[in-house]
Amino acid sequence: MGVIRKTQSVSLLLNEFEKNSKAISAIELVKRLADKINKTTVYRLLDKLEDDGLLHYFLDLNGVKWFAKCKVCSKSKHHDVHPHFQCTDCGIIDCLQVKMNIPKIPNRKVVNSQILLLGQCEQCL
Amino acid sequence: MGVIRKTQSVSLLLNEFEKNSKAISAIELVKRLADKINKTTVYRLLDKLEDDGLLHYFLDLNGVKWFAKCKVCSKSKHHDVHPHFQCTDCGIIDCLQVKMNIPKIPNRKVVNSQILLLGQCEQCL
DNA sequence: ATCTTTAACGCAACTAAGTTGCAATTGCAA
DNA sequence: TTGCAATTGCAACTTAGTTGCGTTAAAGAT
Repeated sequence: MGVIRKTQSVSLLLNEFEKNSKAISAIELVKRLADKINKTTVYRLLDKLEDDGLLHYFLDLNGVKWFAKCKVCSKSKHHDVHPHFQCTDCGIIDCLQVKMNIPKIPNRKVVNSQILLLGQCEQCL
Repeated sequence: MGVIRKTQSVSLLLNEFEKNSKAISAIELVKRLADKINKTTVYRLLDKLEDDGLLHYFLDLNGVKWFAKCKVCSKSKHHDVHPHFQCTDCGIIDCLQVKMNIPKIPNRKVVNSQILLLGQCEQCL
């Protein structure tokens, strides 16, 4: 796929991720940008940016799709495998910069992992 | 909530999980039981059985809800925290009986975790 | 600077997983 | 066996995300 043109929509969208390093749900992005970008475009751009290795995504326990900036990913592969932490009180999600040890599983080849830790964040403790 | 009555629907549903120890998606269950149980009832029972600690659930990368039997859970708490493995080729999901080390995160209280490992299963390798 | 190409966009209609309200049915205990 | 709350089925709804298609606008070519 690949983002080719630097359109206004792309910079508006990426701008949302510059504000801080939290993850943002697709739903939230659609809402925030509703008067500037059509929701179809938001979803299409998120897919594209994920494909290009600029964003990564994951799901929370409610099946809601969240996106966050990638740190060390490339167009061909998402290298930046890290756990996410969601506060069960306020709902925010952070990317955690900790190494997790992925166990070897006999007779299976593990190539990727999605790890969501749930609990209470600093503010809500 | 709590399952009180041993109805036909409950045993039909639980029976699906007795066949083997794989996880089953809600969608698949609704399909399989379509001519015997209404989909509303399937969803309601799944919620209830999860609540009672008989089943646990998690989401795959597509946001689809999967259920599997609990081994050591009680009505008050899901104790059986284990990773799940989904084959990216054939789509099946297993519960893995391996201990995963959940790191302590400074300033946060981690109380639960969802771990999905992705790769290729024995059959698809 | 204007033209041309085609990627990107907006809009409306659609899809599908899951939910809700409500009336009808059915376990189960008295 | 009777009463009643739990359970179920049905239809209509909700909502995240997608699709088709005609229009707009980046960006290289002229």
